[in-house]
Amino acid sequence: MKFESITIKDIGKALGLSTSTVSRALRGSYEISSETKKQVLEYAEKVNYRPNPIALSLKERKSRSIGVVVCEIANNFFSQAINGIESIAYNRGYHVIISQSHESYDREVVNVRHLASRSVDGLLVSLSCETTDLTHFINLHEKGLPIVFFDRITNEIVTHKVIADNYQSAYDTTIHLLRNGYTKIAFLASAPFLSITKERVDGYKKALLDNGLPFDEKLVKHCSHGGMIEKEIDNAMTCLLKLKQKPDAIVAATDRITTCCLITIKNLGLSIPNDIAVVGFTNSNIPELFSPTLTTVRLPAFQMGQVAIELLIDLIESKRPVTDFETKVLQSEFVIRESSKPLLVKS
Amino acid sequence: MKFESITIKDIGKALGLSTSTVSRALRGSYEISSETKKQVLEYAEKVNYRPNPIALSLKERKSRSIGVVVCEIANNFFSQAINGIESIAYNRGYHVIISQSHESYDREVVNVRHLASRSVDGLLVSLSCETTDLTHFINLHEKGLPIVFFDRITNEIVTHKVIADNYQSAYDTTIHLLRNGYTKIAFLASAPFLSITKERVDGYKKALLDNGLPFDEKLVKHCSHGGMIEKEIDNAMTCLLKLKQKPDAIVAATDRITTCCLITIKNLGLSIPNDIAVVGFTNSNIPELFSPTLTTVRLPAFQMGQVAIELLIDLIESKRPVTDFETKVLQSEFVIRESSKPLLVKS
DNA sequence: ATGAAAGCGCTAACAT
DNA sequence: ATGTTAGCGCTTTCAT
Repeated sequence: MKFESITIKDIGKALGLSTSTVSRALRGSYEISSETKKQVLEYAEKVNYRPNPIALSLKERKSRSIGVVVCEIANNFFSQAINGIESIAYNRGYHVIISQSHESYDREVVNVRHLASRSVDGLLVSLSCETTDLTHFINLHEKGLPIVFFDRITNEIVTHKVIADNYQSAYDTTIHLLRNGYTKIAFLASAPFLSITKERVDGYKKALLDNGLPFDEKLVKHCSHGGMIEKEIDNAMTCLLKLKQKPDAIVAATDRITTCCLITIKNLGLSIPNDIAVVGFTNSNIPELFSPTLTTVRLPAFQMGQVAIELLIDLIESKRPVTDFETKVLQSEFVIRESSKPLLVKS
Repeated sequence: MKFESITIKDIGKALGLSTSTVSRALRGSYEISSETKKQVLEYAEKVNYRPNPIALSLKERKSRSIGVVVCEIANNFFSQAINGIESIAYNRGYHVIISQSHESYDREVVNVRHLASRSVDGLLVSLSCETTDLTHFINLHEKGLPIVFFDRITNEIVTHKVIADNYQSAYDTTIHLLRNGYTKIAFLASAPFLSITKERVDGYKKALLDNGLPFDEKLVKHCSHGGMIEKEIDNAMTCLLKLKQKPDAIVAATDRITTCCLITIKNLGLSIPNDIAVVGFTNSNIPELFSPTLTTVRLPAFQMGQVAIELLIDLIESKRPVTDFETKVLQSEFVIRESSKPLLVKS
């Protein structure tokens, strides 16, 4: 009733050879006569022999699989990044195991532990927004497990990293709004711990300063659950709109935050961009379908995934210990649409 | 340099016990003295012992992991379904391995093979739109691997299945359009092989017939790549709009098809619903943000995932062979918005 | 060129 | 109550 697959033992028995000979023949060892090799290979082909990867993992302590640690896949950015990861991993003979933290630190720890115990050969990580303690990664990393961070990275672990040009794109976004006449620009940011949050807020600040505008703390709101809880975005928005210095534009810093922000604005009956302009960091495929069409910063998600997995597999397959690490910064795509149209001078 | 984890052997050595005693103590066997048990448990805790799941898999031929086979995760329906799957699997102690076919039959076969060789304890499957030959599933199923199909199912394998009320919701959708005055309703369907396609087209047909309207084949277009290729949707749309009997409403049968359809309409400068009404099968979170807001059929994705994984785990853990299978049909949510507003009688 | 045997971590049938 | 041994499928010394 169980999955009795063909094993090298079966092949050995059938051919009157020992398991070790079969094993060696299968991997083309030079010490096996070409005759025997041919015989074994042909028979293996005939009975459709597949080596048992579990046995291999146990033996070799590796699995030709890599673990991906993200907050959630129901998010355009991450699902696109995963597609990039898979596109390369597949060709290089690796399998991808995806785990979701749902922005929970505890869940991230459990997932990482499980992946490690499953003998993944390496980890591709984008941190949860609750993660400040990196011990679960540090332990594995110190034991030699290759890790590459992407998007939400950390300084506490020295390894390859792949990010988008967060600082620059937030800077550009803000400049764009300023040029179009907006002066009270709010920033709806994700969790304060995240690298992406810091980088984006810094770019926003710098743009203001470069234009002689003060940085007003009240105009920056953080969503400490990374937008997983709609209420918090809603609250942040309400809070912003209640200010006496009401913002005339808003930059939404992630996918989730962008959509929630738009919904809140819609529910309040406000008009974009007349009442408030919006620019969103989002990898949505349909910013043109919004009304008005949405000005967006689109991260190079697919490409980030590809670059990250390339770096990781290189790390895994490197013969000598790697000490020279790099942080790749990839360019986002800034597309101007109607939601940030030049402010009409009210006469 | 490698991940020397603690093993039962280490514990045995440290405590002067044999591995079997340690093993038994760890799993609380009644034949071990409570003293020894306590000693072992405490030491294991102290050194943070974790059993090696790979060794367990090899030994027991199961892995407490289940494989999910879907076409893609960058799709609201599937990412929501996967969240439903995970929510249950996690609590019942199973891990979920996701694989994407990207609607390719070959890729599906490779993925299934890999999952099987990884000793997944069961499979949760939604077929690729190219799949007509089910041999890769039948082989495993006959060997006793539990499989549950969801959404895109097949009749060729007798097992549990979970689907949405596709027939009914397509029927309701069509009736709704008819009531609102639309009479030339086109149906933009997914690949012809898929169960969801047949069910939905049948519901659509029946609604027409029940209202004394003829079924016009020209008004049904199939996207044989399931919408993976935008061009094919675009072509189908163009084709429909060129008919002398131009449709006044369109039902888009999947997530991808819905968004592409809307984009095409937008690009052609047509107005919804005046030029053409639209109802979309989509699990998008933001149908209110479209302009006009989109009337949708939303599948109970999360719940479908939950029900499917429950059935699968029950199958896996069942002591006796299961022969009594069921096909659960869950209700979709039909939300009427602006894109299908009553047709204005042109005077 | 081939085989025998050990070992990866764990469990379980079989001693004692 | 505890230990010994074999075995899951595979690779890899170490013989021969």
